[in-house]
Amino acid sequence: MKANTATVTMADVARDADVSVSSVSNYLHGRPYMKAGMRARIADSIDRLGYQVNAVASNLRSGRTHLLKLSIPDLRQMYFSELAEDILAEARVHGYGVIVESTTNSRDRELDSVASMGTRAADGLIFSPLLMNDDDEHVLDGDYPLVLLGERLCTRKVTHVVIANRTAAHDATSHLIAAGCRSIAVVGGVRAIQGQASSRQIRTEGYRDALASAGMGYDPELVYETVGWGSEDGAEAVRRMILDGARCDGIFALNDRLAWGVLRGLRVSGIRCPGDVRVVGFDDVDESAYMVPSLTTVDPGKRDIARIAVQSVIDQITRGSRGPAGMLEAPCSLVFRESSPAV
Amino acid sequence: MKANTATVTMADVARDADVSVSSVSNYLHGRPYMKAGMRARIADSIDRLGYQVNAVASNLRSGRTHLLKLSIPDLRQMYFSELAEDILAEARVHGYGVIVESTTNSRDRELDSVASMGTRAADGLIFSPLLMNDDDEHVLDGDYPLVLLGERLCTRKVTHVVIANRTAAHDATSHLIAAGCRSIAVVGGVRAIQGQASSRQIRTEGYRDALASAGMGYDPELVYETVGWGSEDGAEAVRRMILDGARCDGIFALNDRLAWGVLRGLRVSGIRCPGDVRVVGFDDVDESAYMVPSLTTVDPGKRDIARIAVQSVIDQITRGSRGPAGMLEAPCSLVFRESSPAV
DNA sequence: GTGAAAGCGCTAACAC
DNA sequence: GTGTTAGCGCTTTCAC
Repeated sequence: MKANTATVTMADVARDADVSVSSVSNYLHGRPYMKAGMRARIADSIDRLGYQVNAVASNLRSGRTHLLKLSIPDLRQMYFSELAEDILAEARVHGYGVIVESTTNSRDRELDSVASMGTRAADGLIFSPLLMNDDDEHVLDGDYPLVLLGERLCTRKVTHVVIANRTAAHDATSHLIAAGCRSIAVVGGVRAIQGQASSRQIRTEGYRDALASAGMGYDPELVYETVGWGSEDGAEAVRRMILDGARCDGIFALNDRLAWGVLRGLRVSGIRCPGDVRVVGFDDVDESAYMVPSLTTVDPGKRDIARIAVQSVIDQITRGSRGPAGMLEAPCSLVFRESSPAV
Repeated sequence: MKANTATVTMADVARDADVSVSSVSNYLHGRPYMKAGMRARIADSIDRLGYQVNAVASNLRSGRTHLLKLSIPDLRQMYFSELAEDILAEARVHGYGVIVESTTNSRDRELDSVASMGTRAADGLIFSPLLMNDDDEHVLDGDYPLVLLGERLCTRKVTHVVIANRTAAHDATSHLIAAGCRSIAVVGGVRAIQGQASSRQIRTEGYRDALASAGMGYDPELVYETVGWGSEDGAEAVRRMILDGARCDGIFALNDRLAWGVLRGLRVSGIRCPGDVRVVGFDDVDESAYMVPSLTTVDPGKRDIARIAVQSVIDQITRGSRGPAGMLEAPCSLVFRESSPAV
């Protein structure tokens, strides 16, 4: 049951069980044809010697490490830590471990993270770029399995997993409209269409789409750009709103943390939610369910993203090539809570 | 600059540069004695061929993977994701990557996580146990580098990194007392002393110490046990408090999420904070700075924990043995904010 | 200063 | 069914 001194190798087990190393290997890989007696002897030796396969040696020979690399901007942001958790779980189901790398808002780290895939320490990469430009796209060249998260890089050469940002933003806005909101602000939106696609931008587009399809005019004044994505930015936006004397009866915050700040800002100013103003967020982070009022928000289906992304890298690994690049879209859905109940 | 077709090995580089593989290896390891001409030829070949060392082969030969394993209960809890982020950063400084494993509240996963260290896929383990018993302690036997986080397992045989839970809880409580609180509740505390040490328990002890040193009586009625550690548990505790007709003027919540819930519960009931009741949390999670009121809380020094833990595993790795087990304590400090300003 | 060569522990043909 | 054997790509003595 134990005896783990230093390094017990397969050869030791073979010797102990009086069989060949390949039989031990066969045993470990659960290969069929093998007499029960031998199987038992091997099992016994392994147990007695406390043998465990040396993953590194196995990796070298087989060319697989059974490790994935996950490269994300920042674990401190709940969206990413929740996503990471789901990816770890999904990878685990497939027998993969995950090397997590946080690029903490540094383009260089993002580049590093990608470049180091050449060392073959991981079998594949799931990468959520935040700062890389389309100009940096060439660093993604290579043949290792790769899945990109989000719309930041729009290479058509690599498999992407995106969420239905536009549709989701459209739906969130339409919900506010259906609930009777006549003047809807977007917190965290962008006024000018920029070159680089970003979720901020796509969500803003979805918002405009919804206004348009409802025959409502688009008022740039109602787009509150924010520096960051934190709750302080959301609260700040509300302060500006009030200073501007802007009156709105619905607020769509482009992520939950912004929405938390919005909720706070409203409360501080004595504006009731959902009474005076309805609020909808985006991300469905765990804590949003416990705000007061609890937050109506877009559930971006992190579980689905995780499932799709992991499935895709693993497919590429098994297939031995990146294969046809695809744009895989994870479905979103609105989660209705107190800040804007379903109509 | 590129040309990365399939697998360029060191032998290819050696051939191309017309030198031996050992020279290439020497070059890569920046070893001194080497004529400039050769150095240049090698550099050129590497560049031209787009060579990158195969980490796996190098691992096998050298016996080091330059990977650490971090095993924590749950990335969704901000305390852990923030800690993980700090550990990733610290490991990175030392040239280590990190395999993150979330044991998601499963004793079996904790055991798995530890057991799999035998495969040598990682050079060392930083492990934050939550559910393992002292009875399971033997699974930690082995010679691989190991650091335990928290006081869950009290083995004296392994290096632990703990935070000054007792002192910090004492200080937090003393602060409330100094601020004039006469009746201080603990949310998330434990009434009965249990066998297993836990941070809940140690923090409760620190609270009692503080009461005692201030000559204040301990009232078990003021200890609000909670099922979980979430904000809903904190809010629930406040509801109970009100139903019980308990009156207190200070609340020490044993973690920030509980404190968020407390803040919410108070507000919902129209109790002002810090006016009627002061509140202090524990963990100094990022978002706590943005609550309304912003939360006074104990900063457990996650950075320090990360630094100490990583430093310790790496020492063990270099030393080649676990060496003398120690109890390393990271310092805590109170962060004063609106929910209970400094006196 | 540089090169030859012996493995690290395992996998997977291939032979029997 | 089971055993033999040739590497996987690199590191590292040890000669020269």
